[in-house]
Amino acid sequence: MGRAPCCDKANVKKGPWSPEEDAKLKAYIDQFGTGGNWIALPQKIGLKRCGKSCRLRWLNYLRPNIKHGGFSEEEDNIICSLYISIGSRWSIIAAQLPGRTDNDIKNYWNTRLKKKLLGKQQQALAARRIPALKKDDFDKNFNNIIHPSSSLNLNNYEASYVPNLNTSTQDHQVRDLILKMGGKFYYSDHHHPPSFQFNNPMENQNPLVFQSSNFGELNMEFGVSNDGIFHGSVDQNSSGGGEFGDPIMLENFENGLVEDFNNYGMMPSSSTSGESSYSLGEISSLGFNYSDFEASQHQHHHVIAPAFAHHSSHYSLQ
DNA sequence: AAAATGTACAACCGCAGCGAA
DNA sequence: TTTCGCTGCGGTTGTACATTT
Repeated sequence: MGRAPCCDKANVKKGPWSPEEDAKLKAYIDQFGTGGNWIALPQKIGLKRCGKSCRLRWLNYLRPNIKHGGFSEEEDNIICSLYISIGSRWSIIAAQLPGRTDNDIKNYWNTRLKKKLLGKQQQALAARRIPALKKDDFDKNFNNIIHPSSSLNLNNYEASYVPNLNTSTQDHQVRDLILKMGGKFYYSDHHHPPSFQFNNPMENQNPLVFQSSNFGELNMEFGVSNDGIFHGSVDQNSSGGGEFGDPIMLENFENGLVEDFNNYGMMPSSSTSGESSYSLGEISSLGFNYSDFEASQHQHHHVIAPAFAHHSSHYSLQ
């Protein structure tokens, strides 16, 4: 026996909403709220609609302070950075963009932003005389971030300098991805800082750093700079402290840490081998107030932190 | 001018997770 | 502890409109 339908499909209208339906739904919710029950709501107000349809219409269109279209360059960069780091978790990405809905961002990414980024990458590749990526390859590159178990064939995309990473498979895969995207690594340290600057979606001028860690081993950082190009770096000295599962504390990022901690971040927990999990929470001056939001992603270690270890050595993509 | 193809975006569907019973 | 129903999420589809052939 299958699952019972959420509403009487035969008696329910589908397709675009009319202005009258919108007005009915909005007037009711403005006055009485949703009552915590979307399924019962359409009957209460005499709408021949499924409760889920009402919910969607409200959240994506009728709800106050919704922005539609006209994504700014800054919003583009936030979406790109977050997509590269956490993949298609549209609701989490939307939470970083006030007034934007997950549906809007998802549509925007699929129809426009992905192509825009692809265009920039192709330009970067052409400038370096590296064979252009096919669209499928581009999609696979993103998928490899999300599914690090899949493999990359790098034979045609070797850059002039390839750092030898003595660390996890994940780091190798990220390195390989950067190469395939047309990236080129170079060495820098705090006397010779990278010439590019990451574009931090959270705080101007402070790079959003995705660290693939074990702390105490080699860290890898990557993001989208303010020219829209994907960058990566390798932190040889691993100046960050702490252990897996630790709250993100001031002292963990004392070098180059921004003052304002009112950001969101993710912290991997569990052991350095085998299964790991994420915590998502608010970074504050008291530490990292986290709550588990996802468990058991095998060997997929990212930390998003509003910090950049200026004192460490870097192999950075340019 | 009309058909074919592409684009943008609203809306739908199935599923997982969660809480209440 | 199990079951059930609701919610939220993300992949996908449907469709109106735009552009190209």
